[in-house]
Amino acid sequence: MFLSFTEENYLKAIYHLSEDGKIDVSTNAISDALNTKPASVSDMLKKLSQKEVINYIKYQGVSLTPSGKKIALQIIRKHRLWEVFLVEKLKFNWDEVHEIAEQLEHIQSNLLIERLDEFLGFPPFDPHGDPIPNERGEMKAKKHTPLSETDLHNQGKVIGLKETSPLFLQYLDKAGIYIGAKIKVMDKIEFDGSLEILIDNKKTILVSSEVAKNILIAES
Amino acid sequence: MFLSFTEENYLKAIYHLSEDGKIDVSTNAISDALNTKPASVSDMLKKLSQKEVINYIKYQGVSLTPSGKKIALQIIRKHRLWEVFLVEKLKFNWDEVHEIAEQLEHIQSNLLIERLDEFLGFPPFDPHGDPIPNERGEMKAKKHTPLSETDLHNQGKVIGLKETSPLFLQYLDKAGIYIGAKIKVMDKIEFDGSLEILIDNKKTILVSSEVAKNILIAES
DNA sequence: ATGAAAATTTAGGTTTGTCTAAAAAAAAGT
DNA sequence: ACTTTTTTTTAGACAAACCTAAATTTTCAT
Ligand SMILES: [Mn+2]
Ligand SMILES: [Mn+2]
Ligand SMILES: [Mn+2]
Ligand SMILES: [Mn+2]
Repeated sequence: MFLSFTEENYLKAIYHLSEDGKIDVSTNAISDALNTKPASVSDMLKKLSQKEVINYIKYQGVSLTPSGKKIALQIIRKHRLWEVFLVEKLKFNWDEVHEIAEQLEHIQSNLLIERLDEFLGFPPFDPHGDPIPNERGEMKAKKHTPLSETDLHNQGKVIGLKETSPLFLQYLDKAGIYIGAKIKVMDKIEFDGSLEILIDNKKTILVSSEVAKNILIAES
Repeated sequence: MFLSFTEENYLKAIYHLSEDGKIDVSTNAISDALNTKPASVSDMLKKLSQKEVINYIKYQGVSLTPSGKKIALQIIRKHRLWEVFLVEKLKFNWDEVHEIAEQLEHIQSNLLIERLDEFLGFPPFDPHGDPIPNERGEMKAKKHTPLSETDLHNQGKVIGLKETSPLFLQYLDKAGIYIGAKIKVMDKIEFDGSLEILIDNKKTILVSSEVAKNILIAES
């Protein structure tokens, strides 16, 4: 099935919006995510419904059909593989790759993606710790807890992020936090929820609760 | 200046059509090259003229302005660098890369192209022997003669091709002809212009005049 | 339960890039 | 020189993806 760039972006947005448990995604949520007006979203939902990639009942929100989900996961696979390429091979910083991957994810060629995957050594995760789906749309799900909810004095490892905006990534660089870093919560400040953390048994810093919510930890 | 994919493709087509000496390119030639109707081309020429990337006088053909030429060369640079990437890094065959490069050439990011160029070791030529322009649009021009016009018994090297369609490239693979191959013309058949050639001092084959016209040789 | 607020859809338009059919200009043939 | 043919442009339409403004439906608060 051929879908335009725009249609692909709608499917991807719907997928991401339903990631955190929501079954039905709202028109407004989609228009926010894509920077379009709700009226435009309504138009497009009608079209995507026709193509049977979404389940859509007027006024009642939208969800992906199995075939829509498969397409969304293919696009996410391409996005994340290109991000790995940019960081691992072209020496981009992790905060510089998303915009370019937004373009590269729409390149059409199954062989290209297979070969790229192989060239990169079949990476299971992208530079931000997000899992890369395989050709069938399956991916490793890791058990994770937000840093804000881990117990005092427990040692954990950074395995992912909830936010991946350039500003947040640049902050993490500065703080010395990266995917794989060892983190131990030394103290919780009850007043504002900020945390004193020890990074790699070397450096102690203070992070706000907002920051801590967006860092995902695998406890060990 | 921002140009759409479509506008970029028009500029590239105009550039390629004026490569073999022609000063002015015709509406019909462009419509042929892009598989659109002449009426559509007329529309677009008006728009590109407005943007001052082409010189256009009604009924009198079209040429690129300096700024249009610079843009065209940037796109060709990207196209050819991606072709090198696909062949050198992802192990594509030279007849498989053009279509994918047609998509990749429109990815917008100066940094990406700089880094890709560096990653590939600043290649001066693409897999088909075509020169890769640098950031300023300059490229190596090699003296070349069509194989059909080289002298008997002169040793030469394949440095490029006039045709790069998959079918022609596959034929060359089968014949054992590649960029860099040594070729000596052993005999010319006057009747139909076909040639008996010795490849790499190993194998002698017969090639038609049509084939010989499309192989470019550097005499040595 | 009912009126106000919020969310969503419809109606009617715009822009981009395409098309067909018709008109106009240029080139070619005699 | 004057037809005829070819090339090119214009006129009018259409699909995709967006918009604003207005209508409709749902949700929320009293
Ligand atoms: Mn990304
Ligand atoms: Mn990512
Ligand atoms: Mn090519
Ligand atoms: Mn090429």
